[in-house]
Amino acid sequence: MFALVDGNNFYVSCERVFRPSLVGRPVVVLSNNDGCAIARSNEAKALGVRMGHPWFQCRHLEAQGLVALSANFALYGDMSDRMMSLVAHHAPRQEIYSIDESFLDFTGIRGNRTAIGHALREQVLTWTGLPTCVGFGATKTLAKLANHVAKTAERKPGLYPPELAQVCDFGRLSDEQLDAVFAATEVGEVWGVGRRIGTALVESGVRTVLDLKHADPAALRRNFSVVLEKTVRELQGTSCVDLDDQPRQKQQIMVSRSFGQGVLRLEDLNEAVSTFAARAAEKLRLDASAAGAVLVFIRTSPFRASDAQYSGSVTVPMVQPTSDTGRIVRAACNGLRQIFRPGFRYAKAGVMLVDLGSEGQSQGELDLEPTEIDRSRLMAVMDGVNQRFGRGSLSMASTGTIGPARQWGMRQERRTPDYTTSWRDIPIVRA
DNA sequence: TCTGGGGTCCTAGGACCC
DNA sequence: TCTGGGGTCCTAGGACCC
Repeated sequence: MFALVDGNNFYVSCERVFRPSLVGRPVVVLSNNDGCAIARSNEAKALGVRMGHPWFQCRHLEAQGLVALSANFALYGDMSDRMMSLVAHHAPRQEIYSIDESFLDFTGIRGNRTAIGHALREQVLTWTGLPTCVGFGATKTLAKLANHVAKTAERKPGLYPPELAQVCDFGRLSDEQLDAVFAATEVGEVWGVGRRIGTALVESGVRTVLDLKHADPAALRRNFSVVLEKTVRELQGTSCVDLDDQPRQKQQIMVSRSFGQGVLRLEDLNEAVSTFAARAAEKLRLDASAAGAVLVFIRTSPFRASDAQYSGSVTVPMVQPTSDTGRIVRAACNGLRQIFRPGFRYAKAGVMLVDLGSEGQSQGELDLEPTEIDRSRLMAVMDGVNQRFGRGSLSMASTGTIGPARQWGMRQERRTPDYTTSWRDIPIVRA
């Protein structure tokens, strides 16, 4: 038996903890560059704001009270840590699946799960201020679906029995009750069924979750893939995806950004790519990993149809796997020079570290060149300084300086303070 | 004017091997 | 006219997730 605990409208809820006046109002959190809506309060959903809705297309709703905030990931990450550590206490094993969701292993846990779920919710709400919903199911796919039902029953009364709101335990429903819930749920709500496969399923007559549960797994494997076959078996109650509570070493590390305005010059791109490469190298060392190659890409904006379009990328192999910021930045900049074409208005660039392996497990190199000094201690010092005095305190010269001169900088006009992660921004309570 | 960022997994197809 | 059979490995692209 699995549980899935998921924050409601997570980013919006984090903002509301520190600005209670936003409770009950339509609120959205915008992506980087204040580009589009990536989180919406229930009230904002009711106004018709979609996930990924471009802000310039829905900002007229400000007249109806819609509040938009720039994404504050430092805040959300910290609130997530608080929530996760509380949730972890309710079961022997926890898998943190995303910033706002974790699976719990409820195998062998006795008692009324619905009551346990409500107690967990209450604790998280009281201790962190974050509302959550809890779903229980015999497989991870079922637990995800139960969580969806718990949320939807709370938000849109009428579709599901009201007692399933907030906490929904499929294990307590009879076969008939469960089938009724499945029949009322569109197939696209199932974990692993996205837009493409959802459309194909509906066209073949599989409209609801119940239809999918009764589909032939072998046929789905033939027509789609083994992934969908597993999904159906999980819907039928056979667990195919285990709980994974061991954080694995990442297989790739990416840092990319869209620019606040179009960028034309190689020098500006070079600054951006250097910055992204340096940040990626930091993440790499945090993972105790080393990169065998560095991929760089740049591209124009596909939304500016009148602009000439270009997209280029190149993978630069490293002589030896490394986590050294200097080498990685150099490789990225070399790659950039290979793919840069003048005369385009660039909208985005990124650096991806690939061929990752554990630090110190790399193959040795025949020592034909004079040995470079071991810079791992330098990196440790750099990370230490930046940890203590803030990101960017020590940086490579090629990343340029932070400030308005930075052509490629991000637009963030509605950012809230770092309430929980910066001394400067600690809220002050007045009686 | 203005459209996010960071991941994983699977599959098909090509290169290459004997 | 007509050109084998059986593998492995790698990559690019596409699907999905949040």
